[in-house]
Amino acid sequence: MAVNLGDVAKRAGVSRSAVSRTFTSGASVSVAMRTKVENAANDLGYSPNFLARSLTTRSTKLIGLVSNNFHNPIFLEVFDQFTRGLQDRGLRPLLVNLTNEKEASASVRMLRQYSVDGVIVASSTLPPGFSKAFRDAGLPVVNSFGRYELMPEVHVLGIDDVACGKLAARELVARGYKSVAFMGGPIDATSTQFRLKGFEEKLQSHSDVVCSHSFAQAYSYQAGRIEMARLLEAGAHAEAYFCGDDVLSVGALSAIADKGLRVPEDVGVIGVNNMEMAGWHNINLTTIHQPFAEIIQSSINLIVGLLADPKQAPEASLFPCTLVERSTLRPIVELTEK
Amino acid sequence: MAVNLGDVAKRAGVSRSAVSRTFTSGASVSVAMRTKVENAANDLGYSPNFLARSLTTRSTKLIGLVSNNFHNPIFLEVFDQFTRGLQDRGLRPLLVNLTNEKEASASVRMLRQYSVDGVIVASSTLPPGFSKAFRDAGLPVVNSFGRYELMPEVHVLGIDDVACGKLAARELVARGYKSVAFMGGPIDATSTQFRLKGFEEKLQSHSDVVCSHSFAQAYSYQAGRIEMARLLEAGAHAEAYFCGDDVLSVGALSAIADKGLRVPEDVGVIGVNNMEMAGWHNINLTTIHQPFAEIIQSSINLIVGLLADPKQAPEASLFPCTLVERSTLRPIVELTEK
DNA sequence: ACTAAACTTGCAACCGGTTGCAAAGACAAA
DNA sequence: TTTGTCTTTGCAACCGGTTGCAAGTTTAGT
Repeated sequence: MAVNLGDVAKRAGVSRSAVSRTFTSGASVSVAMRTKVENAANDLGYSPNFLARSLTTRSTKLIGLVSNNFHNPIFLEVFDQFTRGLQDRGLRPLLVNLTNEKEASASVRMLRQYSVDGVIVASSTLPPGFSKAFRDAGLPVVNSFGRYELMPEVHVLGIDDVACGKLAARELVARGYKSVAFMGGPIDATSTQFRLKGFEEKLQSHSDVVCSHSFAQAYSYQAGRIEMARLLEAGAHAEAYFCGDDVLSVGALSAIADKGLRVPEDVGVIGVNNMEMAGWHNINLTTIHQPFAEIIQSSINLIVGLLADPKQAPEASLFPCTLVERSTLRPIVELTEK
Repeated sequence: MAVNLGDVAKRAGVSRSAVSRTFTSGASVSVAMRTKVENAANDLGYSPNFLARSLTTRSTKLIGLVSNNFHNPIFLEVFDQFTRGLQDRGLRPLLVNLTNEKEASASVRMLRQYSVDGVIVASSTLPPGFSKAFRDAGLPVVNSFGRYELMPEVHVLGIDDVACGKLAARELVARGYKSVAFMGGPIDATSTQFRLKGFEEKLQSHSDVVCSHSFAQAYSYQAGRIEMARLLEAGAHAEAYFCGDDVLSVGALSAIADKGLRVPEDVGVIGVNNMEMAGWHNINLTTIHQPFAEIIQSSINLIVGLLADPKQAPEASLFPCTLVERSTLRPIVELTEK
């Protein structure tokens, strides 16, 4: 079944090198030779073995795509865009599902055994040390949706979580909410702390607004629902909540509805991400758009660059968030008097 | 950086074969030799190159995971379960995104170039010939969520779409709906025709129920929304709709709400899949559960079996669907008189 | 027509492993 | 001690490719 270099060479009556060269771009082959070889190859249905080739070229075009976010719907869009973007550049995503995995070493070894050319860590919840483990193993690595750092140890691309928190605070204030709260994801998540930080910082300049915060167990519908139910049960709830993620927001909305409260009249909710479902009318969530497409495009460009020149010093790139107005926050209050 | 067999052999003062054997399960090595080699390997941080090994063993443990469903949220769960299931068995998913691709040949060649051990085609919308192309190339292949056939050309696992259509019809009838309709996905989708077939067949024994059908452009929220809006606009709409997919249903629900109609009082909706979001209270969709977990587990078991013995004759396995009652269909009407 | 430069091609070594085979060694039985 | 069997080990060939080098062939220049 398997037809290889030698078979083609024999049929074309040329050397194995000649065959190899016709399938290597930029090699020196005459037109006559090329057509002879191509005919033989077509007759036999030959195409070169990428893995054998990689042994000498030291390039597999394999990219480890590592994530643990297999429960947040936004990540389907993420995987879609990553896989297509990589494919468009002739790269192949080797998907690694890190759910329930807290140690990087096994993945590092595995990806090295498969000689991947590079690694994309796409996760907002993996600890920063995770990406570093790949770098330490000598693999080019990009951390997408990772935490911003002044002196990052690996390339990281993501939103400015602090700015995101500030944006949420600004919008809540502009809408006249006087008691607001941050409902974060897991307290140790890469993104949660900074969003809270920005949120609180911005509110410090508004002494008339009281602010509190709490954390859900996970970035999930259920966790958001449970946490919001707890908050409402506890008595005095805030007028508006900044939820650290859209799915969290939807969970919160469900708890609010269960309690018989109206949105946005009784409670306001604003999320983060702008996942596709946030626009579904049954949800219609006011949220902060995270520019996934741009982050992913840049991540791919970056990893492609790293393949050519792995020595580039790690940088952190921040992408701007924008508000998407829908129906879970009341309208901005106009200033009525001079 | 890269440390190989020879390096370890040299440091341990043994032959290269000896090193190879300590890392090959089932090879003959003395305890003394093994410890000597392992020490050297540890010192050097060596682990064998899987790709080089595959050259002689003819097994890469790579499985092509091929899909074009990157826009239906249910597939995030699918990818999660597939990747974890494969990983648990020491296999590695090479993800292939076939969105916008209608030709199999490029993927076939690519997966052969990477010497994948097998292919899982996970899609309900790819034409059956697609999976066959992989088989013809000599690759073990399993088609998950594919169309049932009496004499399948490749192994296929999925639900009984006809039975699924019948189940929907039975439920609608039991609830006393007298005019019902099927709203399918794309007319050429693998699953759409059979669901319609079962739906209509079942209704033939209920002459008091009128039945119609139409097709949305895609399995998507937007397509469902547009199609339902069209139906409502057109005038006389059915009392209840069997939508070929949950996202379609959600789109339909949004159009119904826009029109000011109530669910389930004015219009009933039942979907298929039971995606996670169907359970979100803001949606709370009555739907038909497709047993994804079981299909995926079986698919993985099957492909693992095929790796050991590729000659098995193709079979079609059907999995039963079950109703998940929520709030988009009115309750079953009890028989009031003897 | 002659020479230099440029291009083509095959040889053979190599990439990082595995494995059949035969030699060497260990061990048990006689 | 000798013999036979079983285990361990190294050699060398191989998996399917690539590539530096040198020899052979064109092509261009004069």
